[in-house]
Amino acid sequence: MPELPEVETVKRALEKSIENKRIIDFYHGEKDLRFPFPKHYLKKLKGNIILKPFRIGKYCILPLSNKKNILLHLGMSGKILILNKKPEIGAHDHVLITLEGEIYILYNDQRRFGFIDIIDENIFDNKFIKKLGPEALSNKFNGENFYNLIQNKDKSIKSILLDQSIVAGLGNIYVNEVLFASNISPKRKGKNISKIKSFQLVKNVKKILKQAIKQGGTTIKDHIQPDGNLGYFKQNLKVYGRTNDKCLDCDGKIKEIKQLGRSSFFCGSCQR
DNA sequence: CTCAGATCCTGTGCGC
DNA sequence: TGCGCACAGGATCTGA
Repeated sequence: MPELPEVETVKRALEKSIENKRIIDFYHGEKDLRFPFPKHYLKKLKGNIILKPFRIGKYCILPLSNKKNILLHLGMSGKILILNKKPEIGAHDHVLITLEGEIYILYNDQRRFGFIDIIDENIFDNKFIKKLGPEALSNKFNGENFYNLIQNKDKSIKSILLDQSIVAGLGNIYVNEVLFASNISPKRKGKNISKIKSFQLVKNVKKILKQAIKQGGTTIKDHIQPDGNLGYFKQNLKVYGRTNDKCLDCDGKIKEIKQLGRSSFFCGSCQR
């Protein structure tokens, strides 16, 4: 499900309702998520206060008063719900954190590609965080650096943009949208993208991600904001999921192809 | 090293 | 209506 705008939406919701709240209970279900949860931490979590949540790429981090961090990744189908009443645990509800003041954070993940972990070390030394490239919305991700980086890449720009070690935060929806906005074919190889195009591309990444954050992300199917609302960027999608529909910029049709086993949507005449 | 493909898991929706 | 296959906002591992 979730790319940067969806995780940012989750982070903002958590910030608003759980910052500085004490953990009363931490439940983890029997089934493992992407990794087994370190169960020995369960007792140590109680009594801690959750400090200010933050986001790195598609990861959300909840720092605790005991210097540990809760690291959260939503995978494909993970959802966070913030509730004011203790929920019944359903089939795909894997984690429930009870906070003081009748606040419940529920983690639901049908496919279990996501995970929740407890990080002892400095978060930036963590193996997942360490391998991430620059934040898509930070100044470290800029036209100059990006252009230099992709000059020797013999693979498609689609797969480059999906690679979190090159730029952190993009996923399949926004890569498709960004490439359309930049008039670049998803098949074009990195080394065949001009400097001017590289700069445009970076600019569009930031623009589209920011717009999507404003709208609470994109709900295709699974994504839901922690307050239960949908994400409304879907109405702005110009190519994703629009196979055979008319291109919004010309008379062409939107094509769908597979790259790395994932769907790419593009206009063959606008995007080269 | 670099790249494409298979893989993890579950539910849904489509074509036959 | 029923069955099987393809597909889904991700990331990692394998092997060429």
